[in-house]
Formats: sequence, structure tokens, C-alpha cells
Amino acid sequence: MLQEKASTVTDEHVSRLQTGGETDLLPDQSRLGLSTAPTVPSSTEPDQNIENIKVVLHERELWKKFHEAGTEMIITKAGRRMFPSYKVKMTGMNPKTKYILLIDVVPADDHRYKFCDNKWMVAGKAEPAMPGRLYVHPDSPATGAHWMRQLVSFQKLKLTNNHLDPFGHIILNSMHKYQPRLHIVKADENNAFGSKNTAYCTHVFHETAFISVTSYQNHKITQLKIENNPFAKGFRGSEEGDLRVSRLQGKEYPVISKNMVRQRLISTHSHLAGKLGAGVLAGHPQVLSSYQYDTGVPLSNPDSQDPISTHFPQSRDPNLLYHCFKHRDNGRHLELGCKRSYLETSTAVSDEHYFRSPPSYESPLLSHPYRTEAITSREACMYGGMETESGSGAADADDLTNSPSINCNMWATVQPYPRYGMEGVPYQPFTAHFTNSATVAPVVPHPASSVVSRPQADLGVYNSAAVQRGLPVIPPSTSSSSSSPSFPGSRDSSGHPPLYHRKPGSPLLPHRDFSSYSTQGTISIREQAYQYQVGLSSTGSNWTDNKSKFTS
DNA sequence: TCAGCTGGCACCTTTGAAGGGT
DNA sequence: AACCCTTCAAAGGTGCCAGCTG
Repeated sequence: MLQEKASTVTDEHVSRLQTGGETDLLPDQSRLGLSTAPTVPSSTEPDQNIENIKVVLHERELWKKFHEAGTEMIITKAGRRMFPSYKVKMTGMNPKTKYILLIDVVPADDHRYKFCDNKWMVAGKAEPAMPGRLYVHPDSPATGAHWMRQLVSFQKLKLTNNHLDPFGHIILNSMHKYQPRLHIVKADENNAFGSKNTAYCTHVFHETAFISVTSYQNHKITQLKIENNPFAKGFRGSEEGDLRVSRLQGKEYPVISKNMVRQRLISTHSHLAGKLGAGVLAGHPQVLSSYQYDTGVPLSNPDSQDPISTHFPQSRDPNLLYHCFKHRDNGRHLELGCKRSYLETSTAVSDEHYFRSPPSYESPLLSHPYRTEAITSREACMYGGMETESGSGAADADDLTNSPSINCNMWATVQPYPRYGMEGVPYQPFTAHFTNSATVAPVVPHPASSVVSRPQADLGVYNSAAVQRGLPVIPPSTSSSSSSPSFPGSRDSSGHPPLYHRKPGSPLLPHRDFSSYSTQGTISIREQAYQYQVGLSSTGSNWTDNKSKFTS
């Protein structure tokens, strides 16, 4: 069956599926106490497969322009929108099937960067990852017809560097490189996301990678933003812009900003050299071949010291990488990988809302429970994570059966560390993703994530019941040590900001453990503009504790 | 000393309410 | 009463800059 499905995708992807697959998966299955699941007959697929969904990045050419210059995204305490905004055109969906669209932003590597000599250079090791968050499109869940009707826009997604951000914006570290990812989750027949037969796939457009900054470093990026962003119209016109500055300062002559001077001087002396020496600029596909974030492959270029060219790793396919997974009852699921390229664009927009995903560095697929607490904002409500055993925190019956709510399992934020080091440490394939259909276990789009035997585990991290009602949920004592704050700024039970809490000695190993959490809960989306917080990082002991739950 | 961050600023677009006309 | 269109103000999104911080 896998092969049949794989036939619809590129050979390369098929190859990857096989490469990363079963042999690597088995150990985790064994460790987690998972038995090999029977193959799921393809005949059980009633409708279009989720892996057949095509996603086209809107304004791809614009994205490429930025990418080639080395995209930078401003992050502020209050949150800053991305520009270009993330918009996609969906096709190939089942018009009647409901889907959930989410975006997360994951570290592209474990480096910190600095802008030097008109190019980005590695400046050291990355700071601890921020608590992962997911931004769920507010229309979710919606039918395929709805998503395909018009352009799906995530323009209201905001980035922040505020570790305690209460608005649910995606938290990032400044001067770090990130990769946005789009996740498409299929709600099952009961609108229960992740409850049964849940499938999802992840799409990664390499040209959307960016480096987060608190102020623009590259003058080229500044100009691109000004030229293309309507809100920056006031700064348009290179010369006029300077004139405007002079007017603002009550001067009759143009005032050239320090930054401009610096940039122009640098450009004059270094730009050409930078391009030639770096093998052209960042957006060039030939630069990297290992950008496979979605599949767990390191995003970073082994030779990360290479300036700009290495800052935006390229996938072998310069267009798109994505993988698909099919979840089945009893932990059976199909796992499909695909890789396609798209070039189309379209127009239209909509709203969205946020999700909170697990800390990327420690619990990619953290199903780790969190206490919930609704926080209102203009367009989104963020819920703190909660921890409950599945089934606990019963939700309103009507909500569960009649509303478009979904039992959303938390999405794991890919953890780039520590597998992709500057040293080019071999990446451990996202094994679970590439197992064949006969033994698939739910897997999260996380490099190190492993299998989960339970249907919801793959995506799971939320307890839908509690979230649906927006009620705080007190995590069971057994895992309370990894309690999740009601909001980003809250602290765990030990009084430490979860964000930075890292399991000593095993920064990224938790990936596997993380998967074990995924079975603990689901999250439900009932209304638009809800933001969910998936838990903050858990303590190392929690990982152990939780893992043990599923290994027995 | 300096790179990075913050808050305030002016300018601009977007959004939605209010009002008037058909 | 129900639309449709225009106007207007408020809200919010920009990059820039001076000052602050570690």
C-alpha cells in the first residue's frame, strides 16, 4: 500500500521513506512497548488521501527574493507579523472532509548568527529553544472545499522574543534561524482530531526560512520589506526615504542613516566577494542538499561557517518537502512521505489563531499535559497546556458531538538539536516517518520523534476535553512535575520557567520520550481565534516518568 | 566599547462603524 | 426595511532612531 501511495510522489521521497524506515523505527517501538501493528489495508481509505493534497506557496517569487537576500523577520516584545506573510493555495483536498491547518516555526539549526561583512555568519551555539507554539488557522477545522475555495492566509501570525508572551505569539530567539512549517491535519468523521484515523502531513517551503532579528541587519532586506509591504509605504523610495528622514529631523538635506551608510559601504566592498565566495547567496538551491527538516534531517548546513549561503539550507528539491502520515486505530497508521514542488499562487485571505506547541528543544511532540487557562486577546485565546489522562476533563457533550471542535493532539515542534551540529553530526532519520504501512506507528514531524502506539499519540499532546471548555486542568500528580504553566510566562511546579528547563545531558533526546507523551491528550478546537498552549518544556524527570508510562 | 534590545515616533494601511442615498 | 456606497475615525502595522543594557 505504501508503495502504491508512494507512486504518486517523487522517487526521491519514496527513497527517503524507505531509508528512514522500519529498521530505525523498530527500536523505538520496542522501547515504547509497541508491537508491530498490522498493515492497514489500502481499501480502508474512503476518500482522497491526505498525501495527495497539494500546497502552493503564495507569492513564492517574493519569498525567493527575500530568501536570496537572506530573509530576516523582526521580532518584538509585542509581536511582529511576518512579511512576506505565509499564504498557501490548497488543492487536492476532499471537499467534504474537515481539515485543520497549523503552522509552527522550528529552529533550522543550533547556531546563533551575526551579521558581519554584509553576510550572516555563525556566531556560536544557539540559545535554548523557546517554548514551541503552534499557530492554528482560525478557520480550523473546515472542509476541504473551504480551504480550497480561496487562499489560506496566516498573515496574522506574529513572532515575538518575549519568553513570557501571553498572547500566544510564536516565541523565537533573536539572531537565530528558523523554518516555518505547515501542517495539515485531517479531522476524522467525528470531527475528532486525532481520535481515530487521523492523518496529517507537513509541508516545508525552504524559501520561507528566516533569521529572526530585533532590527534589520541587511539593508537589502529592509528595502525589500519597504518596497513590498504596504504598511511600510511611508519609507518607500530609496532617495525619498532618506529625504523623509531629513524632513522628520527638520533638515533640508537628506540624512543617511548609520545603517544605510554601513550597509552601503559594506555592500560596496563585500557584496560581490560575499556572493562569489559563498557560492552565491542564501537562496540558491545548490548550496545545500540536506535540508530535510520535515523528515528529521538536519536543516543546517554542515559547513555552517559558510556565510549567507548556508543560512537558508536548501532541500534537494528546491521547492517543497513534506511528509504525510496516516494514523489508525490501535496505533496502526500509514506513514507516507511525499515530496513535490509547486509554483502557483493565488489570492484571498482569512484568519487564524494560535496553538501552543511543546518546547522545541525538549519535547517536540510533547503530549505533556498542561494546565489550561484561557487568555483573551484581540484575535486569539491562548490556553495553557493541561495534563490529563485521556478521557479526563470531560467536555461538553454537545461540543464533542455537534460542534466543529476537534480533538487536537499537540503538534511537536521539530527539534533541530542536537543532531545537526556544525560538525555535521549525522542526523538520525525521522525513522517513524518512513516506516512502511505494515508497521507504522504514529509519528510526529520531529526528527527524533518516535512511534506511538495509540491513535492520538502521533499528534497528541492535548487533552481536548479540558481545552474545549477552556477550563484549567490540573495535571495528574504523576506528571505534574512537568506541569505546564497556564501561559508562557508561568512557571512549572518547581518554579522554573519551563522554557529554559532542559534535561541535563540529553538536550534533544527527549524527542523519543516526547512521543510517548503524545498519547496523553488531545486538544479541541471549537472556535476560531483560539490559541492553544501546549505545554512548556518538562523536566528531565518528567520525561522519564512519562516515558515509563508507555514502556510498560 | 559595542552589539543587541527597547520604546517612542511618524507615516501608512486596514478595518469597521456611521451616515446618506436608492 | 434592505441594500449599497461613501466617509471618517480608530486600530494596528511599518521602519527608524535615540537611548538603554549587559
